[in-house]
Amino acid sequence: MLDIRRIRQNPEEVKNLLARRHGDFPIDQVLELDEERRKTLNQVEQMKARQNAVSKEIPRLKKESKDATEVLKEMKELSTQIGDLDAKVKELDEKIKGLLLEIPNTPNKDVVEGKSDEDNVEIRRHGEPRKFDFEPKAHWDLGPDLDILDFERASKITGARFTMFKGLGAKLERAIITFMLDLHTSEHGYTEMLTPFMANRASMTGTGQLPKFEEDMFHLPGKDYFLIPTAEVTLTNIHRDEILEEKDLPLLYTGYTPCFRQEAGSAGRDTRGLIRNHQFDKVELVKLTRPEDSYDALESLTANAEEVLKRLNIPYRVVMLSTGDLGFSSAKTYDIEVWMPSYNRYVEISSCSNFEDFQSRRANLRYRREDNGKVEYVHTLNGSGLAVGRTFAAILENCQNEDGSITIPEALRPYMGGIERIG
RNA sequence: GGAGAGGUACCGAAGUGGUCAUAACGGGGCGGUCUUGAAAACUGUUAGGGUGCAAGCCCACGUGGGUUCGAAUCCCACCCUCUCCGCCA
Repeated sequence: MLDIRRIRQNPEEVKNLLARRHGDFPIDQVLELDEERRKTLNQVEQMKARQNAVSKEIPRLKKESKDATEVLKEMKELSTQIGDLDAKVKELDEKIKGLLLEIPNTPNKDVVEGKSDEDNVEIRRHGEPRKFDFEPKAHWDLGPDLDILDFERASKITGARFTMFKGLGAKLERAIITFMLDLHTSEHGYTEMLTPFMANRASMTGTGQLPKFEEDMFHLPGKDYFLIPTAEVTLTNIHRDEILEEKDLPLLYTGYTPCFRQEAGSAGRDTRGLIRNHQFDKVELVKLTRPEDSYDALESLTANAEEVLKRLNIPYRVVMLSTGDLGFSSAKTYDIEVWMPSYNRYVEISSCSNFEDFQSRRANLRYRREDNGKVEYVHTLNGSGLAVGRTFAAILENCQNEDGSITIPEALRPYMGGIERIG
């Protein structure tokens, strides 16, 4: 959520930055409503001041046995007027909040302007795509052939876009999760959290999934809970409605969760394999920082996620998203894309973003500065570290042998009971 | 799921229609006096939101409604915590 005061004070700056996203956003409407709100608020507050003052006099009048009929009559009218204006202010508040919640974050000035993902800018590459001297297979063939992935029975149990891991496949998925968590906790300084896999409406609004993207999520009938689409939701909302101490920042959290997504707009895309499922595993990285630290924190967070692929020895590249591809809540995002032989291109495996104060404002997540005692919003960041299913797929495809077996990356072998290959 | 109790500052807790929210009373944290040092004692402090240039004003007693001139206090709904019972991994 953008700061209403910032919009009020620098409307043109905000409009210009949002224009880089190529959308139409109701800034002028917000300004109009805000003007009216403040005008009405001023009126009603003056009336309340009088109401409070007179109310203090009433017990004295009664005590002195004076006639309070006239005063009470006047107060009755005043009370009605206050009620009406209060309702008006509330209505304006809700309208303004409703509009603000649907306006995306302003992109950071460094973010390149573009229309779509085609305008994303490659920042760096690591490793070289492997040259196969045989015809490599896709993971959706390798997995069932090795009897470690079962898509058909998963769809019988539940439906399309679900996967069942079997035997060494299940073990490999688990190994990847543990490997990532160990790396981030013991070498990168994150604290591991095992959070709920469902979150309420306030949490979903706090990180920006709601109100705009409700159809992307699974909602539980009866309870107003959502299956989390990412641990970003739970990890970022840990300190919602709290005031943290500056000395406790930055806070670094990591956690494994399954993630649940409707993929409503993705019909027909990536229908095979592990790339786009309704349920997938992910290890998430979240940082809460002081505003002045957040862009350095974005660089290190991205490096933390990259380190996973470096250790697995899988080629990847890092791109900066253009304004056309930038997520709703983000000010700046790096995607990490892993080389996927079946796609013959790099495929997103992590998205690392700085949300600045966009989420913390929604989530009311603040900290107190040590020097002046002022309370201000923290900056929030997150990134996948990494998407586990896609990592699984990348390992199968990049580490496959001509006979269809998979050589387990060395970094994972301790987690696989020393097994070096599958198949 | 059933029955009961409760949600007030950093923590405990008083307040049950106006004289109690700049929130009693304890405790904790931080600072000071005293002390060789510490303890004890005494003493100060402990900083949410909106609006406004400011003084100020308004809001904030779990959340949202209602009654009233006036609500922490009365009524309704919801959320959460605790105790007991039932069920259960």
